[in-house]
Amino acid sequence: MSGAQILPGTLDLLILKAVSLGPEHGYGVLQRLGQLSKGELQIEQGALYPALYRLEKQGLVRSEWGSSENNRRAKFYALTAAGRGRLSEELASWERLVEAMEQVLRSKALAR
Amino acid sequence: MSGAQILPGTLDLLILKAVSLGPEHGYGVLQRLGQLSKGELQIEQGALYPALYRLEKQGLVRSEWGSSENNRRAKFYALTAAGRGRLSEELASWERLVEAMEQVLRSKALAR
DNA sequence: GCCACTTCCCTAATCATCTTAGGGAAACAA
DNA sequence: TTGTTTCCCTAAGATGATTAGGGAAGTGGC
Repeated sequence: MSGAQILPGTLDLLILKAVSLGPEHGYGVLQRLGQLSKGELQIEQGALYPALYRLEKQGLVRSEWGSSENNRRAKFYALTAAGRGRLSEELASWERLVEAMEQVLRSKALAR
Repeated sequence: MSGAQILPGTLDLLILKAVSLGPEHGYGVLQRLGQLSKGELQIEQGALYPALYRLEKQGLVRSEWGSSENNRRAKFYALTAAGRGRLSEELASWERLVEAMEQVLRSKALAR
């Protein structure tokens, strides 16, 4: 496989973001993330489904059984209002962390 | 405390980077990272010392007992040649991941 | 009809890594 | 001599991923 593993701690953010683009079933979330990241982000099913269950239990997504484009039984997930709130929190938190990391990683001299 | 927790998986990179700025002891690595990130990145000692041990066992850093600026017994760590190699690998890998994350997080519409 | 393949769902065991929560020693200040 | 800071370290627990299964239902080739 080409892609890298994701960073632990970013899975919920990625799923919420994927679902925010429109209702999607689990398997579709994987493909959607794969496409959007040009194959860089590969998520394992063993991580995905428990995460979806966890997000639903927290009321951040809601699910509904339906039928996929390929005529398969599929559980579609959609973002809730609470999910939108959490998504923007996680986005902000991600940006802060990346900014902090960049400050460290760019530094060339010591400030003591 | 103000700072956020770091992302799991980024600790080795942060430590290698900190040590690459000049030999430092464990406690000093914590302060150095705190300063460089303006307090955003807080690393726990319980995570730091095992990580330093692990890095040394892999030959990425080498250590030497000495005396700190505050006249305390301290073990100073310095980056090895292998450590420099690993650091640049981890840097590249980090950049790739951030780039992939940004592609996903910035997307506003579906490309199917 | 039958078989292989794909799409979709799910769970259990394991592993890696971090937090929490300790403990200890030596220097310095009050 | 007591408390605080600086430094080191380890063990237990939690978290969150990977690995490794299994199952069912549609589709296509033969």
